[in-house]
Formats: sequence, structure tokens, C-alpha cells
Amino acid sequence: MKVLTKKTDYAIRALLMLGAKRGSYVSAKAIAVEQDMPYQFLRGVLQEMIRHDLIVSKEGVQGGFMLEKDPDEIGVKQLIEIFQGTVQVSECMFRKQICTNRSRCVLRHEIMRIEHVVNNEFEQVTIGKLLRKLQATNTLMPALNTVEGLASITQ
Amino acid sequence: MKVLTKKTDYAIRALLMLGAKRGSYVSAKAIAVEQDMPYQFLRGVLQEMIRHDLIVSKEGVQGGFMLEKDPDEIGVKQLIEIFQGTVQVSECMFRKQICTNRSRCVLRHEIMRIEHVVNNEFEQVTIGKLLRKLQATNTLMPALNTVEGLASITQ
DNA sequence: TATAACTGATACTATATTTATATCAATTAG
DNA sequence: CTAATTGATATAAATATAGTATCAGTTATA
Repeated sequence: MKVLTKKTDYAIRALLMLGAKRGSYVSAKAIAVEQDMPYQFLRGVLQEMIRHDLIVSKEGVQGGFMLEKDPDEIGVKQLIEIFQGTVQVSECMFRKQICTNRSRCVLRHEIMRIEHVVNNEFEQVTIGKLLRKLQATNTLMPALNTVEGLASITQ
Repeated sequence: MKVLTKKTDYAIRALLMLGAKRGSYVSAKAIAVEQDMPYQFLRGVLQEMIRHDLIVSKEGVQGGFMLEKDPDEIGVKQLIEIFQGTVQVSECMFRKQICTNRSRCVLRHEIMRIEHVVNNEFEQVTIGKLLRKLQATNTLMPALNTVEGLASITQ
């Protein structure tokens, strides 16, 4: 059972790179090379994040992507929702009778509760938190204070 | 993002039916009809549960499946592991550098923590708990004290 | 102003996973 | 003997995930 797909995985790591380079544009190619991700695939992921206003882009030479949104307001939950759809424990259990009369569904309570817990956990892990953890690591290892160094950790 | 696949879903509901009829054999056909599951697919699920000693079977006329294990000792976590594999947040994040020097991986801690939380939640939801909730519902609605009634709730 | 480095958009292919079906042999109650 | 059942296994269909390719448009800069 794989909770995060590659798209979400790549999205998180790309955001961490953009977060470490806030204020300047980083090209898809640079991210792909540093993080060892398939270039075109990554581009699709980046474009999706633009559509969701997480990042902005600049075309042409010296162009690339830049983190716009506050990293603390980008939770892994949101990224999962963008790339994997809303977390739902089981669509099947809500069919038929269960759907037409939910109050009868004894399973529903447990399932909704877990869904809530899971969502909450993922919501609390933000890009901001991850970035700070990365920086704490970097303090101990100055060589990692570069995009290259970051890549060596997150790729 | 779908947390439970059909196999796990069918497994849970089949176990609830077997749990409600403990002591007697229930055929795959009966479960499939009552719970509206594809017959052969369900049979595969049941056989898998036999291999994991959750249920036993009897061949021939009047044969079927019976719950063997204590329902309180069958957690949804175990069912997920059987039908969907071990819960892992992201295989990708543990590759390469991250794998060769895990202590450097700042993402790892968060990810392991969530994995733990998720597993814990699913472990605590047992077939026994679900059965008792069903019975509580049945007390208020006597018509549901049959396999047919149960099906009207869980299918 | 030509060019190379970029993104936007989109179509396509490949691979893996999930879901479902089909078949045949063996067992068993009646 | 027969019909109802499971055991085992092969296969197909559907869907989701992962990855590739292409072309048009933009922009810094030589």
C-alpha cells in the first residue's frame, strides 16, 4: 500500500528545492537533474502546482519556477488532494443502503474518524516544517547549504 | 486517494457476515449475493483469508466458510497488509542518498511518524468492534438481526 | 535580431495495479 | 449419482500510475 504516488513525492521535493531558493527562479531542468526526476513528468507536476497557485513561473531564458505561497500554508494533505484526489477510506462502503441512509451505517463512524485522523496528520506536515528541518540539518553540515547539497538529502 | 481497495473492503464485509453467523458455514455464493460482490472475486478473497488462518472452509454441499479467529484479533490493519501490502508512505523518498544515510533524511521522521499513526488507527479497528457496533444497531432494529438485515446495512 | 534556454499545452506510450471472469478438479450431503 | 460446494489457477478487462515526445510561444542576451 503506497500512500504517496510519484507525483506527490516529486511535488514535495520540488517545493523543498524552490523553498530553499526562494526569490529566484529555478528551472524544471535544474530540479529534474538535482533530484533525479524525469524531466517531462516533473514539468507536468509543476504545471499542476501553478494551476493551484502554489508556485509561479517565468518563461524564456533565465525562466523557471518560484515558490509563491507561504511554505507553512502548503500541507502535504493539499498536495495529496491535488495529485491523488481526496482521501477516502472506501468509496464502496458508502454505496447503496449505506448512502441512502447513512445514519444506519455503523462502519461509517469508524471510517470517517480514521479519514479525519489521516487528513489531519498530513495537513500538519507542511513544506515550511520540512524546510526548517532541512535547515537544522544544514547547520550541522554546511556543505548542504546549497541546492546541490539539498539534493543529496532529498533525492 | 483510495485507502481501501475492493479486496479489503469485501474482506471486511465478508468477515462481518461470518462474524454474525459464527459457528455455521456460510457459502461464498450466499455472501456474494447478500453483499452484492462478484462471486469469483470474492472467492479469491476468501481463499486468501484461509491462507492467513482468519477463516476455515468446508467443501461440498452445505459447505462454506466460517470465522475461526477471535474477531477482536482481526484488525483492519492486518487485512490491509494482506490485500494491499504493508503501509508505506513513500518508497521513493527512501532511495539513494536517503537510503545509504538515513540519519540525514529529515523527511524520514515525519513520514515514519504518520505511517505509525495510520497503522495504529487501522489496527485498533477490529472486526470485533465493528460487529458490536452492528449489534447495537440491531438492538434498535430487530429486523436487522439476520444475515439479510446485516446485508442491508453493510452492502 | 537570431538563437538558445525556457515554459504552456497536449497527445501519446508504457507499465503496474486493480478488478473481474472462467475453468476444471476434488469434496461432500443427501 | 448428483448438485452444491471449495481449491487452484489462468486469463482478461479496466483503471491508474509513470513516463515520453512534440510543437508553439516567450525572453534574455550575444
